[in-house]
This record gives sequence, structure tokens and C-alpha cells, in this order.
Amino acid sequence: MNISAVERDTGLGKDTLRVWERRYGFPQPTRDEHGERLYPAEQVERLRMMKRLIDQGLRPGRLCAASEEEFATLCNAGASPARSDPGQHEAVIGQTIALVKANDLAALRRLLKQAMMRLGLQRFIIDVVAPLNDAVGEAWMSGAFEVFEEHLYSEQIKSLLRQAIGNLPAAGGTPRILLTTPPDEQHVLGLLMVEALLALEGATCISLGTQTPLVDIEMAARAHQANIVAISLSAAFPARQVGALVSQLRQMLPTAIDLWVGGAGAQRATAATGIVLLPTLQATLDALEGWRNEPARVRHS
Amino acid sequence: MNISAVERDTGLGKDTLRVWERRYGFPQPTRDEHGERLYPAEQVERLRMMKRLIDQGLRPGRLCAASEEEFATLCNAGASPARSDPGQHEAVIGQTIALVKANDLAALRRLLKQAMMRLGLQRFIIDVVAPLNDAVGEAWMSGAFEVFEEHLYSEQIKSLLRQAIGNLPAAGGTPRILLTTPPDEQHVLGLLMVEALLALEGATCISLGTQTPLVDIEMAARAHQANIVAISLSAAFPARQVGALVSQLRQMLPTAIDLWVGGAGAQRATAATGIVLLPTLQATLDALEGWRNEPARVRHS
DNA sequence: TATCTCTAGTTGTCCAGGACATTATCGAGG
DNA sequence: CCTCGATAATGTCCTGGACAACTAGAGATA
Repeated sequence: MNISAVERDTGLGKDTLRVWERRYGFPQPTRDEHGERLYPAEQVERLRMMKRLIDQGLRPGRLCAASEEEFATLCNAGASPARSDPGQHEAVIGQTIALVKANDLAALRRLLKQAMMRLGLQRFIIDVVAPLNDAVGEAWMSGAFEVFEEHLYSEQIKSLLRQAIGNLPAAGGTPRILLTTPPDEQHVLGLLMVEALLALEGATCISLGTQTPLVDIEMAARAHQANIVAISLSAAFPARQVGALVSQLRQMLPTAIDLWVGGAGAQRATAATGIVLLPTLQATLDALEGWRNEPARVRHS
Repeated sequence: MNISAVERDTGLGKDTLRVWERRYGFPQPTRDEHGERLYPAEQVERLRMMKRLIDQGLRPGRLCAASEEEFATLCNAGASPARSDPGQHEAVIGQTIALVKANDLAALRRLLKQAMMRLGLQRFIIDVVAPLNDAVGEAWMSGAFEVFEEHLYSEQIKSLLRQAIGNLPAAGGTPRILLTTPPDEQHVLGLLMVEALLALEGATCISLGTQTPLVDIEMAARAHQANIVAISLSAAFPARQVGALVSQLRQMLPTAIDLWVGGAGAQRATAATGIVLLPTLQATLDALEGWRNEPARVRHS
């Protein structure tokens, strides 16, 4: 596996890979006949793990110096403390994970659809989908899930949410909310959950999907006369870019347009005027209510 | 705009940008106080254009040497000859484009839904969505569409197709088809169109979404006992990687599992045993019929 | 003890210029 | 007109150095 393939697979840049090798002695790829790096599969696997741990806040130097056992410990340690299922719907969550592992797609669909029907869309998203995402993320992190199993799960949820959104009556209510993610943020699940919740409350949602350049977010917000621009940042979004990104976007948008920042990445943004941080889904609903109660809004709607 | 931002925005690698500057004298970024490259917006815009033309087969040396007028000529020349609307549903296509430009989301949804109802899913996809995608691609290429307009359009089609797929009766028929795209291929639209067509014919579709590592495609195919693995490559997929990718995947999969390669990128793959190229949607339907008529298949189902 | 500040270490990204495998182009000969 | 080899074009990889931005821990201060 050459350096480009590893970059693609692990998300670590070429420069980073070379500099780690130079500094820490890991990874230690073999070379082909032209002196180009060839990474064995097990090193790539370890790099993937390291990337996850680093995104959680651990430092590369530590991980490279770590022995095998120590490394394994860290992998597991990273996975468990985050666990905090609010309970209640644990059954559905456990069953979902089991069905994904069993590769039983039909039963998985049935289970999720039933849960949605039973609880209603709002509670389903807040009480089931959100913790389920966490649980699947953890399962993947700890190696219990293969990548393809995570993809399969994710695809099912996306499909389900899109369908639910599509079946809502076409909304023309206020506020008008533009939803998207910035470049480099590919995760669409959070966006879909928010879109569903907001549409359910009668807001008009205009989704641009993922990775919209900032200039285009601005243009779209103006063109569609949005009252609010909502962007979603996942936990994987590079923490150091969050601040600059949010304030840059804030500066580009007219002050009459609110900027909402949601998702796990929002926790690393700093609050400021005209920027609303939404670390949880419930906060999103509260923000909507807040917006509607704000008398100043009458001007802009 | 620094070199990383340009890489992300244009799809041209850092190395490529530096080597062009060295060899052709374009782009010619300014430097900040630390000697790092700063690309002005207009050069980035031109780079974006160049990338498109290069993907169409033009050569960088030529483009860099080209004068302003010559460049403009090439841009337009590249856009027009590809036009080949099969007619018939031009009205819907024209209206769709007009509605996107007018930012009238509600009317756009209505129009597309109506067209789908009127024609039926299969004809809608083959006769409307496919040419529409080409038309939008061209509009974007020629600068008639902003990025956000293309995103908006794409989001609507995705939503519509997903909903249609979800409303089909849960299929348990043969063949079992695993659908996904390889890493570096983010375009999901082609995949959705194919999924809809195949599900409509009673095949069991298992979609993993985009960017599944090859190893995981293999694992998923085995785990779900797929008869066929179908991957979609868009026109944007780097041509030189197609061959290696397809043959590598072919080698990983058991011979009992067919490999279908679809999308605009499939035209650049070379035919080989066990690899079915599907340059058009119609070819996909034919391939499905072919698979079902193949007596040898009885063994694997 | 708690909080702040400063310094030394860590880390990702950038740069230059060289090398080379691969791919396209073009001219000569069948 | 087509095929084949030489030549040029092109993207990607390499090394090794630099540095800005960030982190952590020691020490000072209240």
C-alpha cells in the first residue's frame, strides 16, 4: 500500500506520515524497488486506530512510543468512559447493533421503522437515533464494528430519516433555515436529524447537503432569504479549524441572519454574538422556540 | 488562500500546484511574511476551470500557455459538444434548471414529484434524471450554476430517489446486489439511480453509501452473500486509478460474485472476465436480465 | 491550595529542488 | 491507414530543513 492509499485510508496527510517516520520511527514502511514507501496492512490498521485516539485528544508521540499492550489498553480505555446511555431505549439500541453484526438488513429496517412509528419522529431521533449513533461510533472505535457495518448502519438511518422528512407536509413556515456542512465535513447524519426535527416543528428547511464552500453558504442564504444558517460539525472535524471557520462565516453573513453551529464539533467553538451553539438536539429545539419568541425577529421575517 | 485550501477547492494536489508554478509559471501566488504561498481568488477560479478541462482530456501545458481569450474559447468549446439531450422531456429539464436558478424550492419539488408520478420511476430515472444530471453538470461547468445551486439540485434528487426506494416493497428477490463507491469517490447520485432501478426489478439491494475501502467491500459482499458487487465511478474519478482499482477489487472477490462497474468513469475501465461495464442505465437493466438468464447462476443463489 | 505565567517540547504543515514511472504525442516505416 | 518506438509532458514521490501554533509542566504569586 503506497503513501497515497494510506493517506486516503487513514486520513493522515502524506507529510504527517513521513514526519512521524522520521521522528518516531513509526510507521516503518518497507520500500519498493524505486525507494517508495510500502505500508504493510497491519501498520495501516494501527495508523487508523491512532488517528481515532488522536481525534480524542491523545498525542502522537505517546502513541508511537507505546508498547503493544499499552496501545491496546488505550484503545479500550478510549472507548468505554464516553458511554452514557440515558437508558430507556437500550433495548432498541442493543438489538440494532446485534442486527447489524448479524448482517440482517431486512430485520434492521423493520426494527428501526417500528421504533420510529411507536415513539414518533421527534422522540425517535432524540432518544434512539442520537444515542445509537454514539453507540455505533464506539463500537467502530473499539473495533467491534467493521467499516462496512458502520456504513450499512449509517445508510439505513439516512434512508429512514430522508423518508420521514419527505413525508412531512411541505412546510412554508418560519423560520427559513439553511442547512449544510462546511468543506472537509462529510458527515451528514447530524444534519439530517436536525432537519427532521426542525421540519417537524414547521420550519422551512433548505438543505444543501455536505461540504458547501463558505462563499456559497453566504450566497445561498441570501438567495433563499434564510433567517438562520445552521451548520453541523462532527467530532471528527479538526478542532483547530473550528474557531476560524465559524467566525469567518459569521462575518460574511448579514447580522439579520443567525448562525447556528451544531454537532459534537460545536463544543469546541467559542460563543460569540450572533453565534448560537447547539451541543445537543434538545438545544436545537430550544433555539427554535427562542427564535420564535424573539420580538426583534419580526423585522427580518 | 493557502495551498491546502486550494488543494481542497480545486482537487489539484499540493505537489501539482508547486510543480506547475515551477514549470509553467502559473499559478503565480503571492507570498505571506513567512514565504508561504497565497493564492488570489481569481487564480483559484482559473485553476478550477483548468481542472475541469484537464479532466476532459486537455493538457496542462497548453492551458497554462493559453491567453485569456483562448482560454475562454476552450471553456465554452468544452461545454457545448457534449450536449446530446434525447429530447422528449426537455420541458421538464428546462423547467428544473429555471426553478433552481429562481431558488424556488417548493415548486422544484412539486415539478420533480409530478414528473416521477407521471412517467413512473423507471422512465423518470432514465429519461429525466440522467439527462438532467448531465444538464446540471454542464450548467455548473459553464458557470451558469453556482456551487450551492448544484448542491441544492443534487439534494432534491437524492431526497426524491431515496423516498422512492423506501416506498418500494421490501425486496427479498435475487440477485442480491451490494452497492457502493470506492474511496475517493463521493458521488452518490449514480448509485441511487441504479439502486432504484434494480430494486424496482425486484433485486435485493444492499447499499453501503460512498467511499467504502476495498477490504470492506469484500467483507461486506461475503457477509451479505451478495451475488453481485456494483460500484459507481463518476466522471470526476481520476482516470488513471480506474484500471488498478477495478482489477484489484476483481481479484479480491470470489469468482462467483460478479463485479459491475457503472457511471461515467466506467467508460475508462478496460473490459475483462468477471467485470461488467455499465456505461448507461439501460445497460444496467440489461445486465440484470442477463444475470437472471445465465443458467450457471443457479449454483450461487 | 489554587491560579497564573512562562518556557521547553511537540506537532502538523510548508518549502525547495531532484528523481522517476507513466502517459501522451508525433514522426517514420510497414 | 495503422503500428511502433523515441521524445516530451506530467504527476507523484523523495529528502531534509524550517517554523508557527499548540501543549504541558515547572515555578511564581495570591
